[in-house]
Amino acid sequence: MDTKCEAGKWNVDAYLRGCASRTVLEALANKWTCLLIDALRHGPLRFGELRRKLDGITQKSLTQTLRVMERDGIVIRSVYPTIPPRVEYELSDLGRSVAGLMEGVKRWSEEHVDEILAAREAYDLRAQEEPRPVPVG
Amino acid sequence: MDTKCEAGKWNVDAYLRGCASRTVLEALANKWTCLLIDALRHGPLRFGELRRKLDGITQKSLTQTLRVMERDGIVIRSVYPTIPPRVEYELSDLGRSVAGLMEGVKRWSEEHVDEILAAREAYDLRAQEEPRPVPVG
DNA sequence: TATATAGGTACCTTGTGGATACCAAGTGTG
DNA sequence: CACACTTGGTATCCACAAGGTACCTATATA
Repeated sequence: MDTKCEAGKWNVDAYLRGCASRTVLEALANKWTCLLIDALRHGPLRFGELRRKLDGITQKSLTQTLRVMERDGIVIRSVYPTIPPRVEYELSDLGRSVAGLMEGVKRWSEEHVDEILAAREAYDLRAQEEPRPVPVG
Repeated sequence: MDTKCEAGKWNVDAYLRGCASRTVLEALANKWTCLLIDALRHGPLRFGELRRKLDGITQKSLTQTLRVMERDGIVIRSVYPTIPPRVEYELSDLGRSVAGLMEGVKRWSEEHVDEILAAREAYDLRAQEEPRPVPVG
């Protein structure tokens, strides 16, 4: 988006390193990350509570996702060395800011997702009846 | 984000089907999709022009990505049956709207990517010197 | 013959996700 | 005493999907 070189040609490696949008997207556009941010919006939750809330997530995936989010500064992990152990996760300021960003994406999505879905239906219908136009052979 | 059930517990399958944000994110948060949208912002381009502009993309990936974007109604593909064949890709209205959405993400990213990067550095530094706090053992 | 056009397709490698088993400390139960 | 249960993880294996490489189509031009 913002890293070009040599007459409008992108060096993709430089792009991947330098593009802020891509860094953010890679941090957020994960299968579970958005769900976790939403789950934590109203206050801290324990590991087991999150696991039960996100019905279907495995321990491994939950651990991994939370670890990455903690590393990115989106969630804060607090360990209380009680017996049995108690680990709480909560959104940081940055995490709450992410939740705000997601609101914008959510609004746009709700406004336009129907267009995408309709385009897919129309495309699949076209593809069924007529073979797609190919330049050669 | 918007599909809950049974006392705040998410059915993830229903979520994956029903969540507009996720549908949109899956359509856009692709390795090449954002680059292609940006490349096409100033008018239609041919297949070969796109391939040269996105230095590093393979033919297969470019074909696949453009096909998906065409199916989602983001790009319009026009075939001119000349010799040699000529195929042009351009953004649809929806595609231009996506470019607008990406502007918001881009702004947020540029404002906050440094915080994420700093959090990562700090995390990695902490992880180096002290072992991470584990509840037991 | 080689190149340019716009792809299609078979194959291979990598990476990611899920399932499963296991751990460690203490607590409750028989 | 032996056992299972709790919490919050690790470690391991396996399957599936995504992505890349390489080679194929067909036609006109130099």
